[in-house]
Amino acid sequence: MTIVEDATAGRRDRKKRQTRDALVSAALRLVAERGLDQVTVEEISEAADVSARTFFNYFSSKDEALVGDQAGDSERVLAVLATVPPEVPALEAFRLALTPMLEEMQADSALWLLRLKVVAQNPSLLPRLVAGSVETERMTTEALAARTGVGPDHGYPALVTAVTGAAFRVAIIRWSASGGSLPLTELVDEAFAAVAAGLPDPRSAA
Amino acid sequence: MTIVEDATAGRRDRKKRQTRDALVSAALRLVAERGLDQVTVEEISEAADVSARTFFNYFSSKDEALVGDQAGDSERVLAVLATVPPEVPALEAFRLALTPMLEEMQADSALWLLRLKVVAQNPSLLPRLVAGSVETERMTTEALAARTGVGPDHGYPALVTAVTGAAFRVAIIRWSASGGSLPLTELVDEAFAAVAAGLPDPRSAA
DNA sequence: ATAAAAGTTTGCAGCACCTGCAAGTTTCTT
DNA sequence: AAGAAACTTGCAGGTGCTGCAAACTTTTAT
Repeated sequence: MTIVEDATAGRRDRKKRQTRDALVSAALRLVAERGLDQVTVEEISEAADVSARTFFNYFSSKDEALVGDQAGDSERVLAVLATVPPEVPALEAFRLALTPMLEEMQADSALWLLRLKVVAQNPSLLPRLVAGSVETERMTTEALAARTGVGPDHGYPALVTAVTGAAFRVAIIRWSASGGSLPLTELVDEAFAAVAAGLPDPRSAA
Repeated sequence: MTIVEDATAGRRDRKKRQTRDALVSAALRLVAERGLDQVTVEEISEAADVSARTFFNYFSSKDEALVGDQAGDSERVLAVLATVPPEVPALEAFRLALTPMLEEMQADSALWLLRLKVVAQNPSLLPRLVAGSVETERMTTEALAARTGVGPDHGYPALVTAVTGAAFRVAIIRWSASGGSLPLTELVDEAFAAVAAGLPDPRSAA
């Protein structure tokens, strides 16, 4: 996936990206076919035509190749968050900060839908997927604390980030369940709106 | 921990509980001292005076001995949830359903605070801790869907359980950070109240 | 162009995690 | 007391993952 062949940088970096993509792709395909523990790292490496040792030069575990590290997301989210004026309510600021990431996911929807399908079929991966964003949560919590100017023992910033993450995850799972037919941003907006309204009983205003 | 020696059942079950407690206790103590990957299953078993093979008769992984399985919690939560009349708003119903579990945690606070400290010091355990409640979330989502009578493609039940879980987790982390000095139920109530109010900016009403 | 430098891949040795199986030991039942 | 049932243990073996050193490839400098 993402075989866009961006001609940036030299041959070395291009090859690295190719190898990485080949490993991710092979891992997802094989696990989708056979299930998580019916696939060995050896087989994945074989399918990507590299040695098993090389696999571990790219990923620290089999799971990581499947769920991705998405470490770079933190910075982008924080960067956008910094541009949102402080008068904007925290929830809305968060929704804006997540938008670029959502758009990228939708652009890579084939990869992401396969990834989410694999996670759905192998529940032990779900915590790993969540874990990937734990560092992002930590950093956004700090940023929010600074933004709102509350004390460090106040629970508000952590609560907002945790709840935001939860709403985000639910939207993504619904997106996956719909096979990508519903626009992701819409699902996220809906979830955020429900949270902002205090999660009222849907029977009151269906 | 929990060395209450309840004289229920026969000697066999008593010994099983003792062995299990000894393993959990040894695991938490050693990992708190040295760190997760500086402790082997062999050493934990040694400290509990059983063979390494026996360790795996009790826990399917090293992590499980540390975070606990808390599989039994699901049923209790669901049972309480079933007794709450349907007119009660979902968030409030959830708060009530979680109360027994909270009280038990506070009763076992020494164990839980150590466990949470170990998790905080070894972030790779966090996913495992979350994994324990993923099944509970799935089941409560179903129960909530039945309770509120919304369609299966509606996001509301999943959103409420996910957000509830997030609020719960934040409260627990604050509890742990306070060293158990703040009452857990109070922290949970505060978090739930904030969610029910739609997470308003705390500057508006500090 | 050539050589040195820097980065990447690979095999190998090795430890730790985890599982199935069969034999031995303890507890329960009658 | 004897047999059934449950628990513990050792052993063999596969897989995950890491460190190290040797080969190889790409980049940089001369």
